[in-house]
Amino acid sequence: MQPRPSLEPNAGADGAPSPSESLDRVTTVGLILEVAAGLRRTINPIIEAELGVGSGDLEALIRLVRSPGERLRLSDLAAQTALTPSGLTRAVDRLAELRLVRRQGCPDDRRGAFAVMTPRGKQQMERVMRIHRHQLDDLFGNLLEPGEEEMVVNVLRRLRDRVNPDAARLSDSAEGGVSECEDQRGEDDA
Amino acid sequence: MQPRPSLEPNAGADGAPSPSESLDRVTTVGLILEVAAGLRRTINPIIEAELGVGSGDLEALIRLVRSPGERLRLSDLAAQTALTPSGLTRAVDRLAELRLVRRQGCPDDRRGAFAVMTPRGKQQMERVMRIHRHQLDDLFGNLLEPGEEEMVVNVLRRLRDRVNPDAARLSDSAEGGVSECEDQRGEDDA
DNA sequence: TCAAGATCGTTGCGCGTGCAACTAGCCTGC
DNA sequence: GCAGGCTAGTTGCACGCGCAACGATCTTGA
Repeated sequence: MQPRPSLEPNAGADGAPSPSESLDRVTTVGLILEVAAGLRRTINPIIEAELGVGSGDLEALIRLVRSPGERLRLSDLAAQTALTPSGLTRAVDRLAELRLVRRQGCPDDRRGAFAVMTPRGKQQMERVMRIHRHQLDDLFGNLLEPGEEEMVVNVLRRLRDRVNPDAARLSDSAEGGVSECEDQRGEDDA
Repeated sequence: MQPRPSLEPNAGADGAPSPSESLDRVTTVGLILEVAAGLRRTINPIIEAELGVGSGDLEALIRLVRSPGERLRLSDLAAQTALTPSGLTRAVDRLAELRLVRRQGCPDDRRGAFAVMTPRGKQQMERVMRIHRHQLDDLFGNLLEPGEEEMVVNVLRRLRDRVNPDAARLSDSAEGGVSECEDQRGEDDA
């Protein structure tokens, strides 16, 4: 039996007895997971009621709406969200069902496909994003001092690049060739 | 059609044209969710292989191991993790199945129950936490400058208190009465 | 030209989760 | 003491998700 199990934060048994390190990474990670779950649960009901989709699908829509031409390759979309390819396929299925996005085949690479916002999708998103922003303003309120959010985002971005290198790769070359692609189905139901 | 849909970050159409606010909360939230998902996917396989549980269950175990007496009321445990009561019930079921924790009835409140680390659980956790820490050190590396982690944790904690007020309530009174409770089953299989 | 390997997206499967409904036990006021 | 309301935890149900396997397509090298 060890005199003190190295389970406590400041065990100091794993190498680096940093001076100002009064908190450990385990706690940090736990906090991130906890905040993410809380955010998800907070956001979900409102978006669900307004748009009929969950927060994961909303994330995909946001990335889509912010992309040039309001469209993105499915793999790129997967890399830029918290979704794996398989999860994304289902998400696009749901969004297409709701006529918010549409699949677009790409003749350049007949394996690949784009997800494109429909007019209806753009219109809905404009409405929902206002609500979403308002909700986040309420939630964050004046919780962050000026500059804090920048710093946190800065750190989070670096962290994201670590746990999801694909996203970094993408943001570098996201504005590549916007090649011409044909619609797989011409229905817009505007 | 509006001249410019208010979907872009700096639309400035929703009230507050803050000076230094070059990034918006929508992005921040998206980043948090993305990082959380990435962390989860990064951590999961290792812990799964080592302990046979997912990262959610690991979070519960961590909270448990750090609690006085290595035990916690189920509701408190739920509030302190990214789990709802129903999710926690299943989690404890799994952990009890693996003989890592044990349910303990509380005579003070016969509705309630504690989750208690078993000796085997403590032993396993000591081993796994070393691996976990090592993994996080690899992952974070020297990604954060001194003081940044403190700052981020500080912000995250405030955010957590917003999206999950129960956690805040708990950490204030977590060290309440450690009343005597009886084991529901005496098996330890040490 | 053609075969071998890599990449993109989809699907079968199992699992973990949240929500809502439920039971059991506590607590207040009459 | 008892009725009503509240809280702790559990369960049915449905769903979203990741993983692994798969078919289709592109790419590379012989």
